[in-house]
Amino acid sequence: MHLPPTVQEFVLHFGEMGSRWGINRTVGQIYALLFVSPEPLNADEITEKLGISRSNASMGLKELQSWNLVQLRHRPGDRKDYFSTPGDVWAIVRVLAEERKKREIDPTMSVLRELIMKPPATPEEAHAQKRMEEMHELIELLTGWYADVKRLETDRLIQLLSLGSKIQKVLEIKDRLFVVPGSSRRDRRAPPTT
Amino acid sequence: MHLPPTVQEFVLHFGEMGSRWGINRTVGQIYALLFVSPEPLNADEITEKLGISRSNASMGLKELQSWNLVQLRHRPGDRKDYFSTPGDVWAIVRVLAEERKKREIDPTMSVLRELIMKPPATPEEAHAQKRMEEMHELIELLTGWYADVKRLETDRLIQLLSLGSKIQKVLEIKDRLFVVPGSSRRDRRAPPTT
DNA sequence: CGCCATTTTCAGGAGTGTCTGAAAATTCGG
DNA sequence: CCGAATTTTCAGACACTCCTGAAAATGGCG
Repeated sequence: MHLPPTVQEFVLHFGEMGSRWGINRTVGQIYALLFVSPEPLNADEITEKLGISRSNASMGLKELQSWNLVQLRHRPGDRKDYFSTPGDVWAIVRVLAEERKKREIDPTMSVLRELIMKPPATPEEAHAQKRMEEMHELIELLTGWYADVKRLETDRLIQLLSLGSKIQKVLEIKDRLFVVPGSSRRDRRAPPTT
Repeated sequence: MHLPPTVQEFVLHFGEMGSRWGINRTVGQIYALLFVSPEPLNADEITEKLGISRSNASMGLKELQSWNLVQLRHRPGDRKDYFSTPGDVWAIVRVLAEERKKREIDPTMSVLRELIMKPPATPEEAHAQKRMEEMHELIELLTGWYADVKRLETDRLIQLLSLGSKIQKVLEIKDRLFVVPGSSRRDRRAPPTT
């Protein structure tokens, strides 16, 4: 592995981290390398820099493409494929979130929906289904929020995130403005549309 | 595996999903089983219901305990350990988020901080460090937001999530109410198009 | 203290996933 | 369409993780 020390450590760390997710080490390393690279790299360069086999690089890149985490580039007069990560880090976050949702959340939701429908055969099963329903509802709330938020422009998104705990204050203000006098219970659903 | 069909499918699905994370199949199954169980279960019951070895169950439970995902219970006059998941699904989300952060984010942040400090030896390395800094900053924004939000009571949290993108509107209202003309960076952004 | 119930540890076999080199497939310029 | 450059596929070697049964440790209770 022939890399500047900083880059090397970064790459190795991502290799490690990768394997804590479902991603394998090589894929993590390739991604990290591309992320810090000033120029797009081709498969041979990756092979050489990471000290892995050509075929391993090829498979890793295929995997990254299936995750939409790398972009394929071409240089004029060069037949090689060059790869790079999106320059905008926020774009990366969006891609990652979307892909993980697609692979981890969506299938689970579909299983849950299906199982909740079935008529329970025993009280025990009925209880199990109730718990699944709770889980379903919770995930739906989270993904609903995500679906809304992901549509925000990056600027607004950053603004929202920076707000952090001040969100409390904002919500309180909103309550004071919109709460129907006399109703002690807070309305959890949408606020009155302006 | 002797389980009602609904429960069985749920358990199997979580086993699958588990292995897409870093978690192994058995751990996922045990967790799923406890989640839908009306009563806490002991290791022998788990062994029997999932058709796995006693020792495997023990290891899985140890793993889940290290994730703070199961609670240890005791029955009067029974020396066995009984296990259950937190009854409140939101508590589970909180635990999961916290643990994943501790295991996946925090170490990365510490590596990033360290690497960013080092003086670059080449322009290439300097560029790499700049990218690491971008990543660091982004993660800091996200974790900062998380740190704030996790302190909200569940009710408030749900309220916030339900709000979804309507948060936009609330922010606009806040702007209108509190902006000191000329002093805010934010009001450069497009005013509400409503 | 000794016994029994229970949990934990651990070595090794089984099973999966990863990585490689060689060979096949693809692509494109000439 | 030929041939060189490049990418992809794939069988098998290797490594790693998971799972089990057996044995050891733990922890109360008489």
